Amino acid sequence: MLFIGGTIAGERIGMARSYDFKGVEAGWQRVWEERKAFRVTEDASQPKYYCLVMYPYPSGKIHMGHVRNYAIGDVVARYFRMRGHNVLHPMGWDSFGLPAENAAIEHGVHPAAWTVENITYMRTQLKRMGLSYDWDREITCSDPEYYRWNQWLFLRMYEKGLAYKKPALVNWCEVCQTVLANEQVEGGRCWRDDSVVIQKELDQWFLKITAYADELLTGLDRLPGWPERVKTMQRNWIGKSVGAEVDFPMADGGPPITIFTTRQDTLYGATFMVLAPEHALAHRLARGRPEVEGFIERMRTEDRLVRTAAETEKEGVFTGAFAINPLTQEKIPIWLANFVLLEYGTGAIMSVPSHDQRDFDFARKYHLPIRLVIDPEEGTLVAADLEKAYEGEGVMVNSGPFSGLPSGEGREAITRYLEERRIGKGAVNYRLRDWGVSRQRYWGTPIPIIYCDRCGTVPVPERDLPVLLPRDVEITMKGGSPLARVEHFVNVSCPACHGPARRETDTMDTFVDSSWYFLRFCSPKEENRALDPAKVMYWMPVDQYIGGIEHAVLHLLYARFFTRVMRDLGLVSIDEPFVNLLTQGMVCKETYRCPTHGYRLPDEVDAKGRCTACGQPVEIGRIEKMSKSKKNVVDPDDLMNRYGADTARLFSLFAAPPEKDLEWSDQGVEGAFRFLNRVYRLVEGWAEELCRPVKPVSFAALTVGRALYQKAHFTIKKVTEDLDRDFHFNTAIAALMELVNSLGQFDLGSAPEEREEKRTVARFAVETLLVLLAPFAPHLAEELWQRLGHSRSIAEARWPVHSTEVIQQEEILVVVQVNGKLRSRLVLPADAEEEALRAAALKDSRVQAWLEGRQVVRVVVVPKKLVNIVTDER
RNA sequence: GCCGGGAUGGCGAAACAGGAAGACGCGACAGACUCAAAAUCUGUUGGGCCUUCGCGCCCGUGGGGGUUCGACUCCCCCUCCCGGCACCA
Repeated sequence: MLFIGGTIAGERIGMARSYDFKGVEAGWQRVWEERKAFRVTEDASQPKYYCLVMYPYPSGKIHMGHVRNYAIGDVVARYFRMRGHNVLHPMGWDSFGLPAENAAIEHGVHPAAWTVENITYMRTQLKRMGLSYDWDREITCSDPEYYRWNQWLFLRMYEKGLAYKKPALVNWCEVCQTVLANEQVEGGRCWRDDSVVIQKELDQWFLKITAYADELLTGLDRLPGWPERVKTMQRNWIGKSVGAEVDFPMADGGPPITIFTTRQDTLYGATFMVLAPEHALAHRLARGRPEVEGFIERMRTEDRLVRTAAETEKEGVFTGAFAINPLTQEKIPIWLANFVLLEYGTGAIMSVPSHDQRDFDFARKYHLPIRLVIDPEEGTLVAADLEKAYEGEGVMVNSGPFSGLPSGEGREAITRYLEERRIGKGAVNYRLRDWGVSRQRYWGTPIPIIYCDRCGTVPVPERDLPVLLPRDVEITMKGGSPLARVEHFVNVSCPACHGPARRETDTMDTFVDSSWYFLRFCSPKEENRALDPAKVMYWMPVDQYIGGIEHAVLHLLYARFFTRVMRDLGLVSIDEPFVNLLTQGMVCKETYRCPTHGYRLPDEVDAKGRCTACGQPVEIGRIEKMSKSKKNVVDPDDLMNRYGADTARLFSLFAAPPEKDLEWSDQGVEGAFRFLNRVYRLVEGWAEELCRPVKPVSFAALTVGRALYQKAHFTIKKVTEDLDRDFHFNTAIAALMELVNSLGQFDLGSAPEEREEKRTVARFAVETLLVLLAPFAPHLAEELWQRLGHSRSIAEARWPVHSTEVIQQEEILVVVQVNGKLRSRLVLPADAEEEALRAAALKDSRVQAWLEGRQVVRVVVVPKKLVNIVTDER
């Protein structure tokens, strides 16, 4: 039966006449839920497939990015299930985090209550999308049954020295009132609220990700299933530099200064040294020198962001002290400068102005000597004429016994030389810093540590886990961690001496939760352990992980780190958690902007493109990522109310390949909706006829409907290949549309002698269509499958396999070119020999005309494809 | 600056291993149905040319060169766009 507008007749809003998608979708969702259709357990007899989508933060409602993400994941899961895999497809909630606390401050709701409410609503939204999750595995990070294992893992890491506390300059976000990890600062701004991050000295907990720096880097080479750009971003982030550490003796005989360099080959050109103003030695050298002390003090108070920006002018001060270049034995001055950073390398550098632009700029400014020690491969340079440093490779010159060596070999030779004399050694440096995980916030995992005046830092004993978050807490955005004000939480007795002690009141970064949730999904109900190793062994690694690119160096790096830590703790036996990664593009939409009223909603712009508030023409802005602030969001609830989940899914899969940005188009949604309605009308219209008896008939014996039968087989091939090859959902759906177009052209016929045969072909084609459509639009496929008389779910149907014989064409279109230009087409038997193709092409009258007055020089024949006739004088 | 990814009709996009550029969808135009509209169905739709309207000719995948019988596809150079990193020694 057909409904108007999908709901009640009369409520039409310029919408297509439609099938009752609401009834269909709700009905099948109920059936799937009742049957627990997508529950899985380990089964060694089936190949396993772990399909994971990044679980959401329960912010209140799902957005279109979620719709796209979860639609992609669901197609993958349903496809592999139909291909005979035992598919783990779980869902959970990344439910610790700041927005819950902000809600508490703004609306007076407890973060726990706010979170639970959001989860409840978002769960119904996800269920409305018809996603095939095993809901029995649902996990919630803010649940003590989950976060107790964060604490347990933290303690294991503490035991191994992988979790430690140190005072450090940390990134502080004034808006969030908490510390941020380096990965959470983007261009000096908070990843969450875009406010400027300042530096603060605080005593903080760190996780030693640097211990795995090299492994995290080299592991990337063994991830062919990851996008290149994500691997590049991680490589950049880890920032490995291979070089050497060199000791420069002090001219006054004091302890030497160690520097790090990647250009040992330029050592003979080091004409001065520079220390970071915070360097321990800098303080000593500054003593009694007011201008140096002043410089240090000024650097200390200056904004670090400004100081470390590339555009900031280099400035420095001479300390009055000298060191000795260990190769030339020359006395060289020691300076302090703003551009040398304590955190990188040893906090001290040798300066080679001739071959390092920064040193060059500095030398020019302060009139320090410039000595050339590398000549380019071609030509020579003159130090006095240099206008900028020569940073390239070349041949060593003015370098004593090393002169004449190519710079690459020179680096090795110098390193060997330094090591032999014990004044230096080969060294590697990383840009990656340890992960600061302390957060001065309430809604997170309490760090399970107790401070005792007598015993010092004492880990909470395992039997006392979980350290529960107290419910009775006053949440404000000022005055440090809210937990610090909860006395019954803070004041405890020391587990070691039972004397009075205090709890750690910082909580863990919420990225800790997501660093291992994919492992917990394997045994989500395990009560006595973080994981059940046998189950983890069965399911891990994740075969396909799907999520946004924004986690390229956050979550995806932390998860790789945690997996390795857990491997070294003997909990898992894999190195890499995610074999294949698909980073979906953003969902974007055009924006409207009024000169007076700023961003406008589509409803706030009239048909003539003017602002409804002031009548000025709005500027149609660029296509941008959907966001509330730009007023260009589409609410998934509205979308599903108007068109249903199948249309929402189909559109987000059809409009663009998954890894590219998706540009929102209301007409595109209409198109997807029209297509599904067409399918519905077609199958519904034929259902009665197709349910009548069919007679099995071989393709060879088929007298009618051969083209449709072939088209169905072609479609199987195309859709299967598109899904197997990088999940090209858009072209797979296009192939389904072509099949529907063919079905639409097909006449079931009236002559009784052909009717049965035509019915057989039509039934095959329709069933093929429904089965192939099932991963994309599962509700409609189920509904129509049932109308054709099936009692089992289409989700249990086997994915079809095309027949190469059927696809084999008897006749083939061969293109004929003359000098590479298309001149004729020939229909020839598919098995025509090369010689026959050549002869037929040369004989063709249209080709003949083009050959007039020319000599055939060559004939290129590509069997089953084309003939290209090459002539003289073209 | 370094690294990664891009650029194809009016629009979103196809073209998998070098072999008919533009599948499929949107939009537009025309027709059928209708009193009419909507919906639906059918056709046309890269640009240009024409006393020949054709199975026609020329041009066409950011620009310039090259390899090849043949290039969206491979190579070199350049422009622009998106993303990451960046005083990291």
